[in-house]
Amino acid sequence: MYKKVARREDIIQAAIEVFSKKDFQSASISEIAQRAGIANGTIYQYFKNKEDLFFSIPVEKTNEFRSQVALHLEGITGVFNKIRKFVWYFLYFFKNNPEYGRLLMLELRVNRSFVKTETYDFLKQSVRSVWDIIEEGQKEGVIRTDVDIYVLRHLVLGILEHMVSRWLLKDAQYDILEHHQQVSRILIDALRGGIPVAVD
Amino acid sequence: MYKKVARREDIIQAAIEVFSKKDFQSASISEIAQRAGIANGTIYQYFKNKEDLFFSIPVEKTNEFRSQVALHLEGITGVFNKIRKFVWYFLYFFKNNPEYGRLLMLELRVNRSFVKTETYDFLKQSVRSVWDIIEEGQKEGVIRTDVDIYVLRHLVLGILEHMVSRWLLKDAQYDILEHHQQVSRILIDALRGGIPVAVD
DNA sequence: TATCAATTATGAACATAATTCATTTTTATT
DNA sequence: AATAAAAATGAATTATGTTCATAATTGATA
Repeated sequence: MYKKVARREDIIQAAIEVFSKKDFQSASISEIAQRAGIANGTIYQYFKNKEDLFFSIPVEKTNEFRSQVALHLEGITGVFNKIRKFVWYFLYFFKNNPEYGRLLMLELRVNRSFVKTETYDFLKQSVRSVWDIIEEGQKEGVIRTDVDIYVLRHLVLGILEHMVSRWLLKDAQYDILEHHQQVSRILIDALRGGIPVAVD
Repeated sequence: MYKKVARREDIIQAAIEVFSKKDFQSASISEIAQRAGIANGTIYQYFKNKEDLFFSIPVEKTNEFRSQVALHLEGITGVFNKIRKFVWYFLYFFKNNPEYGRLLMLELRVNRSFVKTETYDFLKQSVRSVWDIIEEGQKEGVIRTDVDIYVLRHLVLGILEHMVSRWLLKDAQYDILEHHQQVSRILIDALRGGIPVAVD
């Protein structure tokens, strides 16, 4: 290896700055190159094309989200406590990473090419914890089994992603964490269904 | 008025056909013009630019959705029966209009410019019925009031939009209507909260 | 330190596609 | 048939992603 490949990071950093202000279409390669202090062509030494560069941006943050979710759930006992923590951390994370949120929620998550990438697989893994928690609850008998687990996952991720998306489209004007307890409350009621609260 | 303005409809029709196969970026004005049997420049007599044309596509369908939701809810008594019907019709509509779904769910709904258009206002109005139903339920005392109504709306629209989006990204391979009863069930449990079922 | 080859960077040239606008064609009215 | 308003045209312009032949840089070697 000759020169350090820190150059690749420079380009991604410049791309983050440009893409967080403009969307995929209006962000230009020239602007990214200029901000990175390199020539246009150099970008194509490191990335196949504009989309490849675009898709490379969220890799790091996605890994951060994934490991942090696991860390925050560590040591917590009780399925519903885990749900509460997941809800809180999900909203907390996007509150603190709105640029990543914009990229992920408003562009990548609905992009047919992106959902085929490895990064998206990583994302699914992190969100897999929701599945695990629900399964655990069903085994313990505290989460309903009369509803398909896919539907329950749609419920949890649906409200969270919807909240974050709408919040971002309203320019993150209000505090998205404000109602996290209410969100947990209704989700738990939905997941529990008719099962009464255990009194041990 | 000289010539009929049905020409505008021709362009929109051609645009629908092209945009349902390709996304905003890869659909070209030339292809739309060709399919409409006109010259490129003519499109700009009717639309400000490519985005304006793109945003004009969903107007008709959005109005159809709006009026049909109202029609389907007509005459139904009981807040939870209305919820069930809304859930069913929402999924039913997108099952039968996947191209519109792709446009709306995967492109427009997350587009910052689109959410400022009049068409989006129309859409919000149709979805406003969710708000009305919840409010009605709260007044009747069958829907919880310990949770912000915005959060309850996020819950309902969140799961529905999430289901439709993921279904479309999976190329509409399975039957999205299959679980509509389960969806209604968990939503009702969530909306009711601790309030017991009325026995009248 | 000079040389050299592998690596990396360059930016003008190219390709594609949106948009403009001076001109032409069509339409309705007299 | 003459006329003017309206509509359509498509070549020219503009904008931008991508390529590639050439130049510059780097680190090993003598």
